[in-house]
Amino acid sequence: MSEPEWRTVRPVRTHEQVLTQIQQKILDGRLRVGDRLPSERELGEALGVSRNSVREALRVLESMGILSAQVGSGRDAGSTVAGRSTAALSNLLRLHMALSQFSLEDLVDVRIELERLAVVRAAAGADVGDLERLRALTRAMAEPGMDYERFHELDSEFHIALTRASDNALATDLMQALRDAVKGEMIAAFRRVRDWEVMVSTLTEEHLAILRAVEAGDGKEAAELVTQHIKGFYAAVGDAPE
Amino acid sequence: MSEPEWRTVRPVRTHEQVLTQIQQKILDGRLRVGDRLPSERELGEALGVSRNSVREALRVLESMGILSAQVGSGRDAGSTVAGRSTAALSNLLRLHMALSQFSLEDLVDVRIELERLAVVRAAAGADVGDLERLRALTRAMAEPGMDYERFHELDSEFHIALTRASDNALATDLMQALRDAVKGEMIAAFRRVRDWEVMVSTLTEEHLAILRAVEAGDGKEAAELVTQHIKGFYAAVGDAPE
DNA sequence: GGTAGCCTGTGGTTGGACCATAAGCACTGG
DNA sequence: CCAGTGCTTATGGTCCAACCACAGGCTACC
Repeated sequence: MSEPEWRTVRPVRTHEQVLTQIQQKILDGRLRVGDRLPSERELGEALGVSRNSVREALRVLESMGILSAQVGSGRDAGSTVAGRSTAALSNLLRLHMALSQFSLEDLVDVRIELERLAVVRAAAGADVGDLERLRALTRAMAEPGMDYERFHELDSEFHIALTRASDNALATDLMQALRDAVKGEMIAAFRRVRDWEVMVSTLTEEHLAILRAVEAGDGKEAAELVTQHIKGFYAAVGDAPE
Repeated sequence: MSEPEWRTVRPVRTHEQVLTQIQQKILDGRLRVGDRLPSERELGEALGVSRNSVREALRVLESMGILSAQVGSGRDAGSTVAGRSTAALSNLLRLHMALSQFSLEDLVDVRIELERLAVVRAAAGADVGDLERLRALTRAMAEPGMDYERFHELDSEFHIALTRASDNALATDLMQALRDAVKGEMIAAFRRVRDWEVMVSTLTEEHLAILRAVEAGDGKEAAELVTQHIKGFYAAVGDAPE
């Protein structure tokens, strides 16, 4: 009979255990959007843990967009489970990009696939409001004297709206996060363009063509157009998209 | 001369300012992977802030996989900038799924697109090691007496390896996160399968076919196969993929 | 020369204190 | 009677001081 295999114990930090318990409640569905958590002091007492440890766990969840905290007293005070936060995802991707986890090229490839998915779905039947929004955006982009910042904003909105029209929340959030994460690079790329006016009108024309294909219900054509649109842009702004 | 417009002041929390400063250093490239931060005490003093506030910021960054902390003294002690953490992304997606931000259907659609991208890229030229790994996984899956948990693990590894063969780090991490996020649902789906043995052999056969297409350099065929593979599975386990 | 034990710097944790906020409540003056 | 004003209370936000466990380096002893 041999020595029983010793497993090295890993230190389990208190705030991580708090985090785990809260996360588990969310995963189990015992905590839903809108629910209110006990106060930091109560939670600490209930878990037999200091308020600081509780706070560290709550701050983490807050940074993930899972919780939101309000001071004061009454119904709305305290930590509540909050949904809808693309910001956390964007932030995460942006930081990981800065740490060179992902290359711009990787990101463009993923983006193309997401947009192809989006336009195919959108062409199959998009909401009227979404289409109207897309039309309004193309009109706005056609206005003269567009500066880099403003154009990027409209361009992003167009592509995000395109994804939203596909009725896929995950794809929409990912697209938003991706656009957000590369905002700086995009604007820098705009500056490198020789003839800005021409670029703006070219891109806007392509947007219009994509939109027309979607409205016509031609998903295949829209997918091709959107692919060329994105690839063409990156080819134009830098053969070496560093 | 009218009243100057009053702008409501937003409370700026200390730990958020700490967070912002560190993030900015990362985004500016002033902090890179492997760099070591000042100790919590020093950082607090340098920022004119309590150690608690510093800790809350550091814990948040740690939860995002950006930092890692080691106790003790010497070179390796303290907080260092760490790259490579898919766990944070998975966790974020899983929690948001639990809060019904994303439906399983959305996720499957995104997954299909990512895998199509992956196999096309992989077919165009995959690393020999990646292909060998994929072959090994198909062999492992063909072994008799596969239980749900084990099969899911191998299945996930196969699809992640497929993505890795495409040499797109973002797509790989997203795939890992997506698989991770739906692990529970997947195993539950496996349990619903009437003839498990048949399902295993069917899926494994399909894996082999996909792998063969990739090895043959036929990206288009591989993309079709992988799409059918995924759609087929979800159609089989539940007409209503709740 | 090796090693046991001390020293020091690190994150981990706790408890207590104080602040600003915001909601509810009671009192007060018209 | 009632409007307004302050008090009370519960909350998150912040800070401080202390202690612990850990890990590496150093030193003095054998």
